[in-house]
Amino acid sequence: MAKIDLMEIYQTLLNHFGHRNWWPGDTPIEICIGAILTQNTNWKNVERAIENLKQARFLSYKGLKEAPLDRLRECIRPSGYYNQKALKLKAFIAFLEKEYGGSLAKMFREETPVLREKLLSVKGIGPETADSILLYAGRHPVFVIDLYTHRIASRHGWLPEETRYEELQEFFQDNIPPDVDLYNDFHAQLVAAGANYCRKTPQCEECPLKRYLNC
DNA sequence: CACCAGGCAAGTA
DNA sequence: TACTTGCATGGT
Repeated sequence: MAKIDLMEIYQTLLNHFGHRNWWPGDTPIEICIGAILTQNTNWKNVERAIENLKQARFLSYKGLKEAPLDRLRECIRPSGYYNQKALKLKAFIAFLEKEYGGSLAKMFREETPVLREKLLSVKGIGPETADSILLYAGRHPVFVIDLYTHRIASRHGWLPEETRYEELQEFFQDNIPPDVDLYNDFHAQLVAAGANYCRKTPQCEECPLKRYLNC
């Protein structure tokens, strides 16, 4: 197979879907919160939860830090897994307080690999959530991998199905320029393609990437 | 009614 | 290391 041209893939997706304007969210802390709430959850439900948090004035470091756990649970109920996610949000806030005095700006001044490892040590933050926080809230150049990215890459034969997160990430980072805005929109494009065409029961006939199959 | 959604952690072998 | 399971709401 010819070496896959990821920039051509990106252009094709961009032409089809248009700029995705990710991440929806007004502030870095809101993006961090959204990254945790959207785990295995439809974004539509996360929006309801975030709106509840906004109404309750919990959508900030201080607000979330002082939010009673039971009220926090109620706010985020629509996003599912609310008991676990309430604890995850508290764990992130505790981490932010302990390591950076509650300053996200200070947190994001860390070297990318160092911060990534520290985020991964927080209960409730795995690779995708850590990278979403790094890229979308902190503008660090890390490519976010998710279920759809993995599915699209393996079904197109770019990488074997059993390829793990970090290797998938290296594949993208090694084959496109390290540009934060490109990483941002490319991931969003892959999610759009995945959500619309590349599900468990794929709709390849409609997919804009159809012509790249078996490349 | 079943299936899915912008994952992660903990338990088992 | 490689599976498996619990977590939970809301849309299709």
